[in-house]
Amino acid sequence: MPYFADLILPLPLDNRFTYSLSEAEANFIQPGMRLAVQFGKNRIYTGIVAGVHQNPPEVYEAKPIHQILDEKPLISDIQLKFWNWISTYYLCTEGEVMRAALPGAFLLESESIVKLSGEVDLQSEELNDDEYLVAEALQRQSSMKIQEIEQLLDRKKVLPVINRLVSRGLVDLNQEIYEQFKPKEIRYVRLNPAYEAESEMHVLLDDLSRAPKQREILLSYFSITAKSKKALKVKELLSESGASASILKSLIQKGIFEEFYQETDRVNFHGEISSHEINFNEFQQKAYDQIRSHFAEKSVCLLHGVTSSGKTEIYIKLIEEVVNKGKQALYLLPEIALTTQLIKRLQNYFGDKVLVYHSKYSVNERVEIYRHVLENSEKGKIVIGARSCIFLPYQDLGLVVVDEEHESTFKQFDPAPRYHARDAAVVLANMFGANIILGSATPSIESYFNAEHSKYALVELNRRYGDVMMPEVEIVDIKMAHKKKKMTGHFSERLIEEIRESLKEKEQVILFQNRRGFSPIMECNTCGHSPQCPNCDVSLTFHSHNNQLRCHYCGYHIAMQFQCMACSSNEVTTKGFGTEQVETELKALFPEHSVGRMDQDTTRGKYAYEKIISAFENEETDILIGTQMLTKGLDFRKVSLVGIMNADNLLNFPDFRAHERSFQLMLQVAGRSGRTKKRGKVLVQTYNPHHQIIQQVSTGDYEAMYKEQLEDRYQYQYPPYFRLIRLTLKCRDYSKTNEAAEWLARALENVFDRYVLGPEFPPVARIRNEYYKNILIKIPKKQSLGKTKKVVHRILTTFRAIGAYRSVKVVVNVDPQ
DNA sequence: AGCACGCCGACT
DNA sequence: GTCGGCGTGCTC
Repeated sequence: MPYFADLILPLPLDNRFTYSLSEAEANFIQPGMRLAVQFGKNRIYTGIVAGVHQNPPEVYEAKPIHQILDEKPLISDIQLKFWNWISTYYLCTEGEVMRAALPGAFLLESESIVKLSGEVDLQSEELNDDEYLVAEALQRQSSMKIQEIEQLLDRKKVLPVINRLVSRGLVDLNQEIYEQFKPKEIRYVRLNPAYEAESEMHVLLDDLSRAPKQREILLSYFSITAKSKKALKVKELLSESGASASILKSLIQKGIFEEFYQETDRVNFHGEISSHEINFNEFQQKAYDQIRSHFAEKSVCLLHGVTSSGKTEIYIKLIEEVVNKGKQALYLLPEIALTTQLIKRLQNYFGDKVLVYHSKYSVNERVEIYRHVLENSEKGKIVIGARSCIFLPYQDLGLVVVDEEHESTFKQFDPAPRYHARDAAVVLANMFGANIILGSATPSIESYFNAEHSKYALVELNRRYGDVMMPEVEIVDIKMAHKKKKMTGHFSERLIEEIRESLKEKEQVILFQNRRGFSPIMECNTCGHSPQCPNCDVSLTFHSHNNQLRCHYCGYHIAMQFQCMACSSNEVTTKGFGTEQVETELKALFPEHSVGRMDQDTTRGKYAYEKIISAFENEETDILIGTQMLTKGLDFRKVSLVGIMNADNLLNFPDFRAHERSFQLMLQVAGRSGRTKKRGKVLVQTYNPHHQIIQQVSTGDYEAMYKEQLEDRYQYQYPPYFRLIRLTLKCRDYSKTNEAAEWLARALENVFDRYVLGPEFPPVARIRNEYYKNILIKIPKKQSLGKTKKVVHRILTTFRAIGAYRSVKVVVNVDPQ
């Protein structure tokens, strides 16, 4: 009786693929294990077993598998179910989910290796130049990769050459797969047991009297091992004795020392648990009790707590509770780079039970974390990290915390799967029967709506810790200020006054300048022309630190022009302003004070963030200018003033969430001010002081913002009343993009009628020489989401089968941000 | 995705 | 004449 395994392959292909198994293999293989299989003519991929069965495929012969890669399943049943949910909900393939979910080191892929078959007499064979070159190189190198042969022959298509050599039996073409994960090993030394007796020791020391350096190492060894019984690292011995590696080597060669290796974890927490007791104030206690009682009935709870109301302590207590029951906890954060403060806090409380996981870790580090979570080891009880953490192989998840739940960075944008980690986490928690808490000072409209409609429980916390008052928000009308000539550059008189005041009090200042859509561009005063990117439909932006004009989309750059490229006029200016310009102006205004700047340009290096932040923390800088990054979870004690340079560019974004976002962003920035006893101040510079969002920010009135936005969402048919699916078509051919978009929109309209919008060009209609066009599908609440997605999927399959539109790529984005 | 196969224009 | 461009079909 034949056996078969259905595999998920890490490719953007809709189907699972069936391979044949021997009985022995079938008995061993379980769902969730990795197999290496040949797919296509030459390539070997890692597949995940989704099921083992005995139904032979009807229309093709299943290939046998190449290799079993795991002893035990690497993916749990719940994960497989979760992957499947993501792929159906977000309209992508299971293979794409697999690629996102597994650390790269688990995905072995093959590389073609060419070897000589045996002794070959090159002279006696009739070879052309290319064939001769390859064969000759192989006599020297024994094996070559395809890429190396491409280099050798200096051309792209080398497979025909190799195939000719293979068919004549001169060379072999093999697939080699590599295990990428290498456990980290530490080198230790110990004394050869033969010398352990004391008498031997003296003999040894005498023997080495002529080799003082070697003797020194030996003495150091004795003195260290006398103090501690732990295995001695080579590194430690060398640094202690001050000897060089070569001297130790000769001792090892003489057989006096033995070296040995032990595997170790790359990710380790050093430091003490400085478990400060958590002392709730009465409001925290009340919120905590409420959450616990809600959890008895509802799995999801939204915690709406103002900035610095002490949400983190509540999370820690909740986590502690599930960890004490032996369960695992997941703490999701929008971005990991900015949260060192929070990670430290958790580590101080939970010690090495906390694992931090994110994409910036090396593949090896990620494998280690994955294994800890899989084994449900003590070290993997608490995982903290960004969105990809939802893919770790939890065994017994008890609680998920989604901090700053309103953040849009929880939504993966590119590549597929375009999932929202918060929403996916809710599903994941349900699969485990776990609780999940969504926390924010400014909840997303969707979550608050869910809480209002009793889908989620709601707990409010509106007192700041230590009864610090909410900052006072003052709105500065810069339109008026401009008229009255009371502006110095981008600074209003009021802002300058307040900055001066704060600095005088030896307090710190944060200035916020949103960069998005407001980067400086170059413009000609004579003809109004501004340099454009040749590959994208955007103006180039000016970067003063290297005097370049740059495209944000494709990276194209040229040197700064001092003449207009269209009319050769010398009168060119830079328009718009970014953080750089704010910095320059500020330095002129306050030459006595030091200014720090945090944006994409200054945070490029590995520890650049930390440097800027710690300089500000240690009060080496008095004023910190920054973009969005400043809003995230940073806690500075001595900041008494926050200035928002221009609130309008946030508001004027062409996006149904722009107002909600502006409110959230401004309130978050405002929260950076006055975190200790003194009441903080926030200055908002705007051209529209009467804009409802600005007013709501000034009173910190979340409810008002929510009600008003909800009204708009209802009116214009947006979430939470309607679901959205956005299709983006991309193609190098302009008219093909249009035709394909028309076809697709018509096909969708046949089913969804007026709920299909577009196709239309997005604000930037060409990027990297590809034309973009969007179609938006709106799904009313009463319409089945599952059925809708099936229909969309069906239409897309039909679309992709049309030959003429094959070069058009379609990106599907469910719940676009 | 990645690869083979086939067709067509542009160069040694 | 071949090389490399791209469109098309297929992968268990």
